[in-house]
Amino acid sequence: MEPVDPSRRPGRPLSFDRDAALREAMLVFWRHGYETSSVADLTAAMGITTPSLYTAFGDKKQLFLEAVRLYAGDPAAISAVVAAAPTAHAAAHDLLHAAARAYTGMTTPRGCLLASATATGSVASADVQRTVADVRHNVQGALRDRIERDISEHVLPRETDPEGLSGMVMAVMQGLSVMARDGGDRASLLAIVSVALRAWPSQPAG
Amino acid sequence: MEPVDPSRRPGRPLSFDRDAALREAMLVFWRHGYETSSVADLTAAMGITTPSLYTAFGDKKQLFLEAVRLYAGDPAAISAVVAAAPTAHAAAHDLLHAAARAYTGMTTPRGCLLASATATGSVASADVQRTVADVRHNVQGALRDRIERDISEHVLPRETDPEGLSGMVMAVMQGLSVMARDGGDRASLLAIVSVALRAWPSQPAG
DNA sequence: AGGCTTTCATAGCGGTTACTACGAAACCCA
DNA sequence: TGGGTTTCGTAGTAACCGCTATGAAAGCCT
Repeated sequence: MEPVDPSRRPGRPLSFDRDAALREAMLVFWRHGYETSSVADLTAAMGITTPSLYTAFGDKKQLFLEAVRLYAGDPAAISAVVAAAPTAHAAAHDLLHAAARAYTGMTTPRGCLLASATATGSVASADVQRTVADVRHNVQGALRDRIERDISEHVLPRETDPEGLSGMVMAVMQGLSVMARDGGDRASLLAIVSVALRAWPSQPAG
Repeated sequence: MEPVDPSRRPGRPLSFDRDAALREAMLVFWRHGYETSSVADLTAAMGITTPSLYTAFGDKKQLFLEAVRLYAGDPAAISAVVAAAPTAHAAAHDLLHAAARAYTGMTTPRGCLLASATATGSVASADVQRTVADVRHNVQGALRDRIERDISEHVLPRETDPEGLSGMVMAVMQGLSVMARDGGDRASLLAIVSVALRAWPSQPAG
């Protein structure tokens, strides 16, 4: 079976950089949210016309889902990074620090695309909200698994609550997005992370 | 000066219960957000026609701001409750428990109206977002002041970071709203609160 | 009763929404 | 060079957006 070269398929080729356009669309969704970003906003930022958007990406919903994948990366990769961390504490530390930095980037909008884009929800976008929620559940699941491993390996005390502890980290992550949107700078977000990590159970004696 | 009885002013009286209609509008905003709630959605839930909404509430933005006041209550009252708490820890505990309960009520939408309604933001609603952010800043300011008082009264250690600690509580509060929207039940939210409060500095010896 | 004021229901305003029909243009292949 | 396939720009679709003009109706006043 010859692999098909997608750059050599019949018909008139795309006249724009699809990846670059997708990245611009991601930034629009990041800044304005899903339902509050109009197709006109998107095409203006992407530098293309409306029919070009629809032929290249399907429709607004599929474009958003592609933007989410570009933003969040491969779900399996996230889980792998968390699982490979030396300790659950290190994983939580890295997750929160990365969030604090990502939410206060100089060249990107404030806050988290996932949190900003779908906090508001009409019934028509329920499936979009579920997709975004799945990304969060995936991260929390990986962290919870890592915590449970630390418990079984006696790195964390036996009475540690994996669900509550991983949930607290996720809650702080989501909260950081709101703080960043409200104008919080990177230093204040990192201070919050520092305080939150003090809730981590100390390893048992022995 | 005779106080004017507002129920006895000239002209045809309102044919509906203004407070009840406002409460229904609040629930719509709570569930669907500010920009994603249409005037048609609102009038349907309020049981009134479009002109009645505009004569009674001004426009959609003013209606939302009234709904925010109904939801959040008097800003000064919140500050007073936090200030009157026996300790800053008690204030944080009460705030987080109240949030966990409010976000998972059986007769109200999931999550926090303030967090849900304005997380997404077009440029046209920037002032609405600022108003909502002010409510959050008010709560955090009250909590930060209470923490500083505990420090000066040697209830909290001298090295406590009031900004970071109050910010962590606020971040968890906002995060709880996202967790509730994603389907988290009251018990799991309270477990997160319990874990987060373990980050509270222990009182210094003596 | 008559005048004044305000809200009522009907209907519709201009503008924006996501999305698409249409014909021309640009590529590959034979 | 001509056929097949796909994207291009232009233009426009029906539906919805927040909001309002209009005249009738309902209240208080003298």
